[in-house]
Order: sequence, then structure tokens, then C-alpha cells
Amino acid sequence: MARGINKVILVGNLGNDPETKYTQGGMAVTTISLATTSARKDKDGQLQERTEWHRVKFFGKLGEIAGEYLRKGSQVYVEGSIRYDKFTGEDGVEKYFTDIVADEMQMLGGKPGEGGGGGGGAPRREYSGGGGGERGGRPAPRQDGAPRREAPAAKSNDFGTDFADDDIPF
Amino acid sequence: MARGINKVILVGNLGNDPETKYTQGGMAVTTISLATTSARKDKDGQLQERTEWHRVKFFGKLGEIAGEYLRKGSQVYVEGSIRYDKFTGEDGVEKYFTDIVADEMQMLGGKPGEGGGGGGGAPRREYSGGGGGERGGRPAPRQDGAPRREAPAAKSNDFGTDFADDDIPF
Amino acid sequence: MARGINKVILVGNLGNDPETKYTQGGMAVTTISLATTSARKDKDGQLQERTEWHRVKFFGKLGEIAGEYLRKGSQVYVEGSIRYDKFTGEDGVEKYFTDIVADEMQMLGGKPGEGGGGGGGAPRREYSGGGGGERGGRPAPRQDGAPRREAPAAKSNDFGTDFADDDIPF
Amino acid sequence: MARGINKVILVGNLGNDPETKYTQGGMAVTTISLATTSARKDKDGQLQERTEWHRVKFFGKLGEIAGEYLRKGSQVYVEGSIRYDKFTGEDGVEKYFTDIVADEMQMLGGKPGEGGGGGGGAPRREYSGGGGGERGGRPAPRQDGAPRREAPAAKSNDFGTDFADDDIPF
DNA sequence: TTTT
DNA sequence: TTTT
Repeated sequence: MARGINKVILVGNLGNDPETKYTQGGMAVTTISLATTSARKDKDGQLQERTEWHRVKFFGKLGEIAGEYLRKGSQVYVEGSIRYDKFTGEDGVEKYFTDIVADEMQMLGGKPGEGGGGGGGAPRREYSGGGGGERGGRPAPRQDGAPRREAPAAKSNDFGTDFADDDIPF
Repeated sequence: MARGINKVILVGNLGNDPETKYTQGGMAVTTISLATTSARKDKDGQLQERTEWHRVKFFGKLGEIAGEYLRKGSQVYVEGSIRYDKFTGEDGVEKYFTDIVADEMQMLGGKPGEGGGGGGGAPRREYSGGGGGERGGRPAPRQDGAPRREAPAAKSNDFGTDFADDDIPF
Repeated sequence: MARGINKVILVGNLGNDPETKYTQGGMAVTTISLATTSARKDKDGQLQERTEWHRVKFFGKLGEIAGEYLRKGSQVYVEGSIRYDKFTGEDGVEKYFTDIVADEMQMLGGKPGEGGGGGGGAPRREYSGGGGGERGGRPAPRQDGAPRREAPAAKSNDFGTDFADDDIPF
Repeated sequence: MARGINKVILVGNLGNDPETKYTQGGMAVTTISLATTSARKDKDGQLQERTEWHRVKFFGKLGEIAGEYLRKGSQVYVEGSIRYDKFTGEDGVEKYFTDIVADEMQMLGGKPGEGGGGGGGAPRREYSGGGGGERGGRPAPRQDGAPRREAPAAKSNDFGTDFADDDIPF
């Protein structure tokens, strides 16, 4: 059966708002771009920073939660596994993709009761967002342009249904 | 400074013998291909296996140890981080690579009384390795074509020297 | 809901055969004692080894698998979380226990061609285990006193039923 | 040498301000109490929350950073290992302690440039803290009662010097 | 108590 | 390409 461990743990910030698509079977597939920055000394003793941008995918219920609560700039803990995919484009050129398939997610920062209190108050962050999607008749949770007060945590155990559909990353 | 966590934990088996190269600065860079297999039920309830092949790189002293003790088929624990690289080939086409940069390694299996014997056969790789000591009277790792009995463990804190040199993955 | 991450990853060897009990509700609870040894240099530059003995608990189906396949000396990967418990003994003295509650397990080692052989030897534990099937014609895990050839991997998502019963660690 | 993996990853909030002591050799030893809360459904399908309080210790430079930047309520990522200790009290009773020995720490929340504006500004959280120590002539970093704007990250590779001294947990 |  |  299973053989081996393939585990990834990330803490980082989203570079953009999440993108949620739905498979034909109706399963949510949310993709985020997550930055982690590390610092090392190079050979000259200079501190070099390097940022990795991870493409993280959330499926099913976890995909819905991620799409609903995460935003550009959000700090998030993600646990999952690495998946390497190869596709041959119409031009015959092979393309390689590396995804982190999340099976646990937890928003960071923002203890409940904190930062928001009553209602209004200034948002702790601005979200000019660039997306503009916030204007329309979107699902409530992100309508106010502010992160949810309660940082949700979620696990995913419901992979598998029509997995094939969401296997195409472009 | 550093911001975020980028951590990978793998347990898998090598698909091939490790490959060790040396930078101009003399640092060992060992690359292995590590398989992790997972099983999920697909939409028909059928058990589907899927194997990921991770390209894992060990630098410095850890690279020497990995090159010396690991072999095709070895089971190993690896801890490290993900690194995404992009290179433009001579044909102008961009190529993407994903590496796991190891900073801890531990060989698995190899209970006492096990493993040895049988095997024999020619060693699959030479290890002139700069040292040359392999020919002399000291223990000659992997000279016998069998996995070492002693599973070594090692950490890496010595990145950085001429990092640029080993940054080219082809 | 959940808030925070409490994750433990262990690779170690069992100091003894596992012990399996059953709750009133019939859920298997298997406990193992798992050794991990680390080495550090002390202030005199001497290499000091130190072994931690982790008490790891497996519940439900995972408990059955762990009880069936693990043995004294087995090397195993365990993923889980830390749980601290306090009990007041009959003498009024408070006792503290720390458990690792496993939610994933994978046996390590056991390359093909390895392990088997020798055979013989008395089994070190009986597994009347409620099933009874071990005596019949089906594969009888651990009956031969040798570690199973197939290293199983298992996840646990079925906590919770009569959790209270197995909460007493003595 | 080393054999096995003993790794703990925690994300949680401090229940109190950190406590920093110094060994005879001058090494900082900072202890925090870190809460992680998980939720499971019990046998009646009711959501049960459970909080674990981890005693996390930071040594050396990491101990100084932790003592300086962490505060009651801070959210933090900690990576380390479990250490079990046993002491016999003057009354002859054995006492058991479980510590998480940190070797990496990263403050969460609070992106730089965020929440704080220029210098002063209102703290995002109140820290009545109970300690009162904030009033006195304390080291600068925590003098203002507000968390540092830049969440520091730090690793520890400098264990070992007079380790014996800090081995007494009371 | 394991393992190397 | 490994392993079970």
C-alpha cells in the first residue's frame, strides 16, 4: 500500500487572493501562491534572502474554506504533500508543475476578540486587492474586505471523488 | 530576516545510486532520486497508487555522507526545504526544476544481523571522491556493493560556500 | 475550533513488544515504547548520547495494526500529537503522563530478501486479540516470531468513540 | 551516533510572559507555556475542545531572542524535540517533566509595516500581563509593552555549553 | 527497554 | 528509477 512519507509544512503569506475553481463533479479546487523567505549567508558572509513561491492546492471542503477565508497577504500554516506533474502542451513541449496538495490549513495571526472587537474599527490591513471581485455579489465571508476574526482551521479527508478533473493545472 | 517555514519531511527509497559532483570550491553536491508512494481511493473506490520522485540535494559534508552511504534501493529519512529554480536553455525555452535541499538525513532499516551477506556483486560506483583513502586500510564504504550496516545520521549547517556553483541543475 | 498545531514526528525503535488493550466499546488501544537517540557535544566537546523513550498510543484500527505488526526492535515512523495527562492516585499523589497519540504509522526497513530467513523462534506474544482468526488458515501476523515482511502504513481518522475509556493510562 | 528522529512542531499562543534564567556559564534559558487547542468529536458527536500546555525551552541565543520578543498571548511557531526528565524531590517522590527543547522559533502574525505605523502608535493588543516587569528598567525590546513589529525568526545550533546547569527544571 |  |  502506501510506502514512504511525503510531508510538507509551510508557514507563509499569500501573494494574491486565492483562486477557486470547481470540477465537473462540483468539488472546489482552490489554489494559492504562498511565499516563504529564508536567509542564508553566502560565501562572502553576506546575508542573502531568497523567497520561494509555493503553489498550494486545496480540494473539497478545504478548498471552499481556503477560498472563503484566505486573502492576499494572509499568513497561513499549511500541511500537505508534494505532487509533481508533467503535461505536454499543444506545442508538444512538456511542462512541469510542482504543487503542494494541502490536507491541513490554519490561518495565523488574529486571535478571536482581538483586532476587531465590536464591529467596524479599522481593518488591520488594507486589501486593495487588485482583484475587484470584492465588489460583486460574492459570498458573505469576504464581502467586507477584512480577514475573518476567527482564524479557521481545517483538515481534509475527502479527496478522491473526481480527482481526475482537477488534475489539470492550467 | 527569515520569514516563513518551508519544511519537507520525506521517507522513501532511492531509485538509483546517488550522484556526487563537486563545486569549484570543492564542496560535495550529491543528488538522489527518492520515491514516495501513496495510496488513495479514486472515485470508483479503487485503490490508486501514485509515486512521486523527489530530487533531493545534499550539500557539503552531508553531500559526502549521502554519496558514500546511500545506494539504489536504500530507505532514507530526509528533512529539508523546497527550492524552485528556473533556467533558460540555449534554445530559449524556460525550464523549471524543483529540488528538495536536505539539511538532515538518516538511513533507515538495517537491523543488526540483517542486510549483509547475500549481495556481493560489483560496486556500482567508484568513489575516488577526492579523498583517495578508500583504497587504503580504512573502512571502505560501499566498496562491497552492499549497504552499510551502520545507518549514519547527519545534519547540515554548512551551506553557503560557493552556493552559486551548484545552483545549475543540469 | 481548533487553534494551533501540535505535531510530533518520530522515527525510532520499539523497546518492547506492543501492548494492546480494548476499551469497553471494543476499540483497540495499543501502546508502544519508542526510543529515539540523539547525540550532542557537551561542554567538554565530548559526544553525549541521550535516549528519549516515548510512550506512543494507537487507537482504533491503527491500534490493531500496530499491535499486529510491530514488535520489540521494530523501526517505525510515527506521526501524531502530544497529550499531557494528570491523574490523582489513590494515595492522593498527582501523577503526570505524556503520551504521543499517533495518527499515522509506517513500518521501516524490511527490504525484500531481508529479514525473513532464520524464521523459527517462539512467538513472543499471543494475539488472541478478539479475532481468533490467527489460528486458522489466514496469514497470521507475527506468529512466527519474525517481523512481517510487508511494512504496513496506516492512518487514523477514527478517534473518538468511547475515548474516555482509554484515557486512563495505568 | 544519532539514531532516530524526535521532532516536534508547534503553533500556539503563550499563556504567560516568558521566563528567562541564566546558567552559571551565562547561557540564557527561556521557558514559555504554549497552548495548542484541538477539537474532536466525542462519542456523542459533540465537538470537544482540548488544550495542551507545552513547556517549551529555548537555550542560548535563541533563549535570549525568545525572552526578548515573545509575550503573553504571542502566537509562535516552534520546532524542536521532546525531552523527558525525572527528578527525585527532597521528599523522595519522583517527579516527571516533559519539555519541548526548541531549536527553531518564528513569531507569527504582524507583518512588518503593518499594524504599527511609524514608531509608537497604539499597540494592537493590551498586555496587562500580570508581571508588571514592563515598568522597570527592562531591556528595550519589550519596554513599550507592544510586540515587535518585525517578527524574528531564529535557529539554535549552539547547545551544549554547560548543558548540565540548565537541566534542572525547577 | 530499542537501535547503532 | 525505488519500495511493498
